[in-house]
Amino acid sequence: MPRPTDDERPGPVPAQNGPARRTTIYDIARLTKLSPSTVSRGLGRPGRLNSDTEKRIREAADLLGYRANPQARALHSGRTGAIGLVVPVIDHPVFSTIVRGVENSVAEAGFQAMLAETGGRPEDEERAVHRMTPSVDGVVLVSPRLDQESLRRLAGAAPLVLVNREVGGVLSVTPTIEDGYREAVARLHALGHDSLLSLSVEQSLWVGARRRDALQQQAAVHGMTVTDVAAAGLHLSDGPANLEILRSHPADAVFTYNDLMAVGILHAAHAAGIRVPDAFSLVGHDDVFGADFVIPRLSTIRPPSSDLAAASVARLVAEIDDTALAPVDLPTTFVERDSTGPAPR
Amino acid sequence: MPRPTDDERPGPVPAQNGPARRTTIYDIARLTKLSPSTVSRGLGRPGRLNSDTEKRIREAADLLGYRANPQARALHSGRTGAIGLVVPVIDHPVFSTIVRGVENSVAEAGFQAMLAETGGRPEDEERAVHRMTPSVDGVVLVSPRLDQESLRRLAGAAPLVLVNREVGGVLSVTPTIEDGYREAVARLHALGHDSLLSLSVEQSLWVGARRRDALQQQAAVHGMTVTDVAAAGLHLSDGPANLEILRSHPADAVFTYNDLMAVGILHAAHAAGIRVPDAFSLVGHDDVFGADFVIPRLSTIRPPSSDLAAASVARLVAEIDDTALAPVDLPTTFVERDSTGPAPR
DNA sequence: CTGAAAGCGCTTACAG
DNA sequence: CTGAAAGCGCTTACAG
Repeated sequence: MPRPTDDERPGPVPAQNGPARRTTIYDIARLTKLSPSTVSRGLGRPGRLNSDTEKRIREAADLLGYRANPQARALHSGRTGAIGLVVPVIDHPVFSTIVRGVENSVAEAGFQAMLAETGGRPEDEERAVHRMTPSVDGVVLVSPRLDQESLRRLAGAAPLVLVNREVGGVLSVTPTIEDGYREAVARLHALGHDSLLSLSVEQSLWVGARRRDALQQQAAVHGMTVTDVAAAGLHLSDGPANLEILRSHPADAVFTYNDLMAVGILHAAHAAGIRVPDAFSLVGHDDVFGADFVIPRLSTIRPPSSDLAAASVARLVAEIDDTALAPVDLPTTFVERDSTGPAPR
Repeated sequence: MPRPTDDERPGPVPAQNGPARRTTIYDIARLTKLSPSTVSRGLGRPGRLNSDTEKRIREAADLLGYRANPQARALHSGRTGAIGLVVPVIDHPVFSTIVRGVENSVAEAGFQAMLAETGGRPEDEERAVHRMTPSVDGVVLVSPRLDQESLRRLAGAAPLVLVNREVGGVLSVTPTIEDGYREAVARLHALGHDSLLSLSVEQSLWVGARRRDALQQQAAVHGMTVTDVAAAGLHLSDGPANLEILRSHPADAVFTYNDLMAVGILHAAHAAGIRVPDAFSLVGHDDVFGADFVIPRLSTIRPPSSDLAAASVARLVAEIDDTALAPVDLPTTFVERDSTGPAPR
């Protein structure tokens, strides 16, 4: 009986004028001749109502195209149903993969994903988290550089999970960095390599220090030497300068902090007539989109970005719901392509 | 006088137990001995209160670390303060740039950005928009393939702006595709090229058809011929198959639907010992991250992604606020790198 | 200029 | 099993 019987009232369906008021539980109540409370129960967890009543309510809701108002629900429950993600740069390939993974996991967990970019500027990171906090139930934060004290303060103000970095007193999720280096170093050892060069970044970068340590450690296993040198820069355009550094620190194989530097080196080497991997092998990090565009295709260490994102969301949701969660292993892997080969000579 | 005078009540600041209830206007009202209504006014648009009172309120708010509850505000105003963005794939470089641009503009306009990925699956696109609608004031939708009827239906249910596609009855923002082709074709003409090949995609793709038309049109200006052939595929891995097609349709220069195809062709050509641009010039589309990783660096047509994103948000906000908006020009441009050169022979 | 009241749409004790 | 009432935090007519 989709049509209400009392004809003098036009019913809730045809919005008389104005911008089409959304249907509410009161509209359903009027149509089903039940109370709003009952409608609310019928629409919430099932099995609390006479199954007939429940069915009537559902049908009316469908008929009127009802969708609950999340704001009203949030006002009562204190839950917004949204999870925030704050990253330094959205369209950097490393982060965009994390954004995607977080969005997917967030949606799967039944939340909406809120997104903010900070440019990696500490003030903007704090501001972004603060702006977001009232609208979300928790936030996933990628912040390579914000100082620990501020991070702890942010974590105190809302459920928060830090990605790719460990800070005392803050929930975080990080990959097991050693795995990729173990595979890479073992492979290079098998190819006859002996001396390694690490083109490193500022030690304030948590992942930077971890990667350097992991390389040192794995090299030691095979009795290989590793020289640690500060890179000229982290970008594609630093290729020539980084190549210069390599030339004054000869080694069988070079590990860069990221793929962009590696691609830059490849370009500079190409321009200088230096052949890779004949002159030296080169291993990047990140397995960025485009890492296989270069010739030779870049060998690299791949972080488990999707799993990392999923684990971060799982951790955050567990924190929000106050439930337990088994830790997961998030290994990095070595992707062997064409920029690595037998040791020179 | 930051400390309340009546000592028997501990005041709102030290949360007694439980998870630290957030401060509300009632806490500020108690502290300032004003009514909640007055506090609300003091915190809203300024100048409606005695400036002394207003100051007292602001100070108390700062002291208590007050932040308005957006859900409560939304419940009253019907405005959520959020704008949604729905894209096929978040970490595809073309879309991630749009995601970034939209987030930036949305934040600048004082809104929060909500994000959803659909995989380009029509059902998921409809679902994502529907899921999002109650939580946002409007949505920016990137949907190359959803049928027009569904799109119109979605646009009827909430303020919506479609990006990179035109559908009757739906607000949309698109770049002026001709510009990039005009520049590219003129340049190739100057380089002595005569015959062009367009490696095209299914005509159901709105942009696909527009790009092909633009190329035809610009070629006609210079009296150049353009052959239109269906591509074997749109991905990097389709390189060998696409190269085969090129070989059976010789031309001076080739235009691909996107950069990925072009990079694939470059790889296949390299493997086959065919030199680009000596054998043929190659022009991609999108200026994707990594387009300059390849050797030769890829010449391509660059869409104005950030401006496009900004214009979409501006259009949507104008729609939400029901204000006027001057149209903007969003030209594509030709990025000349090393995959284009003098015509062969 | 400020306050008391009502209402936005929902949920959940509290009754019956 | 169902309903009447109160409340989540805010805003805005309506009074004074």
